[in-house]
Amino acid sequence: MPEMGDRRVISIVGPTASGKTSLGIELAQALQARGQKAEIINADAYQMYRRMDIGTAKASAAERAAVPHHLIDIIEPSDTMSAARFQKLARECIASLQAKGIRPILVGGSGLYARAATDDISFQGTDPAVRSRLERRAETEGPGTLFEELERKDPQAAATMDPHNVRRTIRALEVIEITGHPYSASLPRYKYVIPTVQIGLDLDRAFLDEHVDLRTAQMRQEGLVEEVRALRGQMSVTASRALGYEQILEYLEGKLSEDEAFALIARKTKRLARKQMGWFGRDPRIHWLDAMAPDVVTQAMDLIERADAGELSASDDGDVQPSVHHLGEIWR
RNA sequence: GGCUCUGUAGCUCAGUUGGUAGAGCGUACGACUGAAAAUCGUGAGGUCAGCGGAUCGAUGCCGCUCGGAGCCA
Repeated sequence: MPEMGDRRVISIVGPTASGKTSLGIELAQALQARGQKAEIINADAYQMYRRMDIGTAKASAAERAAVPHHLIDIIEPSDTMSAARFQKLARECIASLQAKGIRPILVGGSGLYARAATDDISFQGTDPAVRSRLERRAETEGPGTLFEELERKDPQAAATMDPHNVRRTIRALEVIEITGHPYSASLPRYKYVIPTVQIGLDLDRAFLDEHVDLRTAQMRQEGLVEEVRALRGQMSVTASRALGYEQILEYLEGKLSEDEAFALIARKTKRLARKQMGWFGRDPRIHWLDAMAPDVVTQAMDLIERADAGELSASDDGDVQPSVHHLGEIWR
């Protein structure tokens, strides 16, 4: 039996609708059966909002009763979450579970959040006043001027971003103004600061699209429209941009028909899934499993054992360079 | 049956006073360290419904055929 220190944090990643939630629960139960305590930490940006249940596909009450879930329902829809804020919460949560001898299982499809929890990433500060001033300037002067300013102040950062990407330009100028230092957009590195084993769920796209269609229909049936109607007017910019919520809000404002809104949700969810595959596919440390395999849980348990035994350290630890990883090659 | 309109990228549509075509969306690929389910970039894709005619040259003009829409009988 490995010591607690050898037990890596488990992080389940992959596209939406690939079955991350249930794999997390099944793993917790499988570990439990071996006498190891394990609990879930949510790493999904939108499941942290209370009362946004249906559209974010949160674990059911029964599932949450079976295995304790953390960082779900922790903020109001009027509040905003951010990668930096999540990083702090997640690390506190990981530390407190580990102190109690409980193994954390991170589950979530927000790539930046998953990395913020376990990787060597530190976010620089923010200042709402500085940011809103920059946002106003972007509107009055146009994004071009801001980008030119960035080129003057930090040519290196400017070189790595697109002049049309107003949001990132603003963020870079914000950091420069607050810290007085250049916004050195450092090359992406993959380095754990908390020993972790990442398990990715991959799914054939045809199946994935099918799952998304089914799940979208299910959300409609479960009353997503009513859920959004009840939250209308109290959602922050961040919350109201959530996939599913934004479209239903448009329907409630009369900009779309209900059918159009749900069709749009399904389409955008499929696109999101592809984007997630791209984001995760680049991380060479992720161990991919076929989400449809009947024995995924066994395969995942096997990976966890090997990781704990140090067999995967060569590829997972150290300063791993990003690489293009073609998911299709896994299945051949 | 007659008249009018119409057939251009997977979808919705621009366009060319005749010199082989564009947009939005979708799709594929990619970037991305305080909104990340966000923000942004690049590419692929069209014998311009079919056939024939006049023209140096047609997606554009003329004729016929086929497929839509509407109006009148």
